[in-house]
Amino acid sequence: MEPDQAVSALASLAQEHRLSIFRLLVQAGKDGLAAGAIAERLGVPPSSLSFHLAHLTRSGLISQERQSRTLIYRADYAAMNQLVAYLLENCCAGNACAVDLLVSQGACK
Amino acid sequence: MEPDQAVSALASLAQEHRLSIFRLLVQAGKDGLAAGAIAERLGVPPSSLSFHLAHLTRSGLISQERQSRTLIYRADYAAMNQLVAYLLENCCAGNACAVDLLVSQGACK
DNA sequence: ATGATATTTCGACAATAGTAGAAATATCAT
DNA sequence: ATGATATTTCTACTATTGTCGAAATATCAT
Repeated sequence: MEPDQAVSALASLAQEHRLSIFRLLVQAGKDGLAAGAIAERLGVPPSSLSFHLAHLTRSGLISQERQSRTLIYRADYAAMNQLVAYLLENCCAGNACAVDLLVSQGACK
Repeated sequence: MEPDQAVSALASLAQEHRLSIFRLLVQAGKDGLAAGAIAERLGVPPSSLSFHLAHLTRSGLISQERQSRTLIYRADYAAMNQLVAYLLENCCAGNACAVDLLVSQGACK
């Protein structure tokens, strides 16, 4: 993973509303959530929400799929796993630790 | 973990120089690195480096210990594990996945 | 005490990010 | 075609963040 990608992903998460969005989507699992459903739960104005969804999408942490009038958003678990792996790369000067496990199998499918 | 704490930790990592610092410290392990050693490797001016080290320290991702004239910085693995656990909390609508493993045992000691 | 080393704090400036209303786009139903 | 619904894009404004020189602080050695 490139440093810029990692910074972009982390910046996506480093904001109150976007962090809430991401956690909602992580919990929602493979069905994802419509933008409207997210707006309803967070009480953020539509234009602001859209701004944050675009931010998360650009960074690759979530994905978007149109389903007729609504846009479904989903957490991208692979991207999240890669990010964590990057952060903890070569942990502890190479001494074995649980990170190896995480990195090799991925934290979530 | 409180949302504010998580945002603060993520914001610490969401910056080129701070991300480099954190990764250096993750790799350095329990011995940590002196501020000077970090400055040398990253080529960041002292006042800027200090700003970033303070940011990471405030957010709890790294810790500081004075050793006579030098300040030793270390990654706080427990804080990092908590952050990842928070991000992936209740992953996949409660369906078992590798995250449970990560959360229960911590990714690095 | 004095000087040298390691690092932080202060201050001023430039750049970036977040906010939300209004207008635009996309899709559906009649 | 028209109207309703779901969501985004545009725009202007405010607030926050990053930068780095200069001055300050802490510690050590003589």
